Amino acid sequence: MTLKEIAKQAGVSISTVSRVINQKNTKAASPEVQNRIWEIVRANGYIPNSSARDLKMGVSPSQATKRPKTVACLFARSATTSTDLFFTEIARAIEQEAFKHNYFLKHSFTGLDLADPAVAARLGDIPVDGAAILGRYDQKILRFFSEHYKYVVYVGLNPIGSQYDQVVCEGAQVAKAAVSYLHSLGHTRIGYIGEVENEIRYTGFGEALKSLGLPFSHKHVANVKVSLEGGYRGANLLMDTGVDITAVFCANDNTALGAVRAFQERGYKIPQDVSVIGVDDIETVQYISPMLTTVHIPLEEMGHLSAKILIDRIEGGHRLPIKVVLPFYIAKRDSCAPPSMHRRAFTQQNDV
Amino acid sequence: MTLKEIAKQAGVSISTVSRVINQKNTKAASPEVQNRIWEIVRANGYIPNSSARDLKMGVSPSQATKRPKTVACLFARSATTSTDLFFTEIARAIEQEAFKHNYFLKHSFTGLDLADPAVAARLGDIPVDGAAILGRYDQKILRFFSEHYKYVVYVGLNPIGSQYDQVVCEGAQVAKAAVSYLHSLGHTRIGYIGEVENEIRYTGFGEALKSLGLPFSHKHVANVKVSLEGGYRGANLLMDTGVDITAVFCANDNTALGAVRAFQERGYKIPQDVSVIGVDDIETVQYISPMLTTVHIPLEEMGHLSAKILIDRIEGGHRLPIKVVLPFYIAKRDSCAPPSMHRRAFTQQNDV
DNA sequence: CCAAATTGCGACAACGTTTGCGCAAATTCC
DNA sequence: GGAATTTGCGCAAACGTTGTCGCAATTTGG
Repeated sequence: MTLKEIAKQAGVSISTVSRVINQKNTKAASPEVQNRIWEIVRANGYIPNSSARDLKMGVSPSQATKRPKTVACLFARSATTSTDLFFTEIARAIEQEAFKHNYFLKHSFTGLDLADPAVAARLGDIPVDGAAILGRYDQKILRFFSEHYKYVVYVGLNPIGSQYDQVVCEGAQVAKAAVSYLHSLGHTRIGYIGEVENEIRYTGFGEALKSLGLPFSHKHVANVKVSLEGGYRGANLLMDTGVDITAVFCANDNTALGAVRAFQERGYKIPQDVSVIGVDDIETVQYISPMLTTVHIPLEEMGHLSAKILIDRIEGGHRLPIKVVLPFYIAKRDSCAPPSMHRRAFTQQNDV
Repeated sequence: MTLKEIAKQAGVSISTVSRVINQKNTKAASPEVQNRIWEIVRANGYIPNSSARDLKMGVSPSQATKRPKTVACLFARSATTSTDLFFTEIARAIEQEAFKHNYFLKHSFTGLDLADPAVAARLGDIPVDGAAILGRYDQKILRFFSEHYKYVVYVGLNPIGSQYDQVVCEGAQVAKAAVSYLHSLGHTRIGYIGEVENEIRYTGFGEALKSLGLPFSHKHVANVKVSLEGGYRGANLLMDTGVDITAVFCANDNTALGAVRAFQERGYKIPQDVSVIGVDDIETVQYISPMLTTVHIPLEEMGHLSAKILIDRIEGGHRLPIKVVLPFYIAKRDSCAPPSMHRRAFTQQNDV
């Protein structure tokens, strides 16, 4: 429904319709014509196109007050991540902050695989003022985004080249802190559950072991997706091989939750038989038993900050790339303790 | 700053500037020209006029230009809901289905309060082809959406007037099924944790008790927000008053998770001392111990179906309002059992 | 060395609005 | 009853973009 349509139906010109609708001056058209126009308008539920109106009315983009601008928030990972609170918490914070500055969150992709070229191709078609990219990304994806969006900020645990705007919590440091904490409790044989390939938390895990002089074995590593199910499978893998560890570092909280479940299912007590530490500190971890010890990542701050940086850049506030590194801390709760003398060790085919 | 300005300064045509900025094809201009243009763009902090862009890209789906079509997905509830898996699961499914039909999910509001008039006012400015509204809504919000979006589909547990397109799982029936199940196990004194006002699950809960001839008391009801923390507080409220119940119906899974935690913290065993049932069947509930018995809501189907219906309507496939009512079932797991003779009853100030 | 393909770029039309201007017809004035 | 004024309405030009088309200049091929 446009003015043109209405004009045609009413048998008058576009100008007349516009004038009638905007009530500019009541004597713009005869009462008869006015009625006819309003009739059609109501019948067809005409809504004026605000883009066209704004354009014509000369709303300059610098007047941040008038027309809401938009930022996208993209989850640069496969489908399952969308239901990970890590992402939704950050997305929510981004939106909050953006809204304060009169920006809308325009796209918040929940389940699209950005590695899929068909998806990527279509993404470029969409006009937004800037984009926040969450998660992990390889060089190809990085390049893709820089090409398709004028302003981009990266948010996550993986630091990237300093030519990009980014807000990060250093994944390697996070892993090291977690391992150090376990070590400080007395653990020396520490396992890993999570992704391995191209994963900075895994790299950090390895480095931490080395720098602490702890043994590293591939048998201590369960390479699984970072998810509830992945964690569950990972813990079972470790138990099945009867590996001799007293603690596990899980790549994120969901993984840890799945692992805890698996351990408990086979009768192992946490933290007496095995200590478990996660990463993220999502709300859920405080509502399971035992309450999960985890590395607290400042998700909300990450979201707020990244939105601010993005908007600032869109509006020309800064020119040089900004890299913000946020602090984290170990949220000490009940899933980690010193290794017990009387613990029940994993043995092959061990069942409750 | 407009394309024209830039073009003048760079000594090229508007078209060239547009092509360079939009990176449509890299060979659109010589590297030299590209650099000059980017120089000017950055120096002057050019921001494309989104009104003009939107206008050009067209808003109605029947446009000559191939503007990607879009649907919005709005969470019609306050900020905290955005991190509830109920919403994110459905949103993800909507996006998947939409993508199949060449639609994009344009807005997935995660933390905006739609009850806020300022928010609502700005929402109307944004062009989308249709919107899916998730959650709860009163008449005012309903009217608002029908006015601002041409095509709307409602998704959730609350059925509404049949003049609207909607995909629902009847909340009242869900509550009744849960209560009936508890009753069939032998429970007669059943509590409720969740929201009360304007909440169909609460209504259904009351009706179920009545039709089964079970006692209803306000002391059995904990009126709290449906969230982890709400559930935790709710369970504590019930325990503090020493109410004599053997089972609780929680308005959703997060609430149930919080409640389980609270019960366990005070030394009550589930299901021996108290049975707990939730609603939604989000993934997490299978990874706590005991595994939660809950009413399985077909979240993914709800999302897929609502997207299909919305798109079908946008494209003129149907005219009459469609109301889809989806089935649910009780996912029987380990948090519900017949009431035990030897159970530990709640008593005031009871502590472990 | 000439035809054919490719590259770099500009002209121009459109998107839906608003609005100044102008033109005809109808009304008023003397 | 002719000139001046009013009334009702259409024409066309913008607003800032994007995209198609085509033209010239350059490179390539035979």
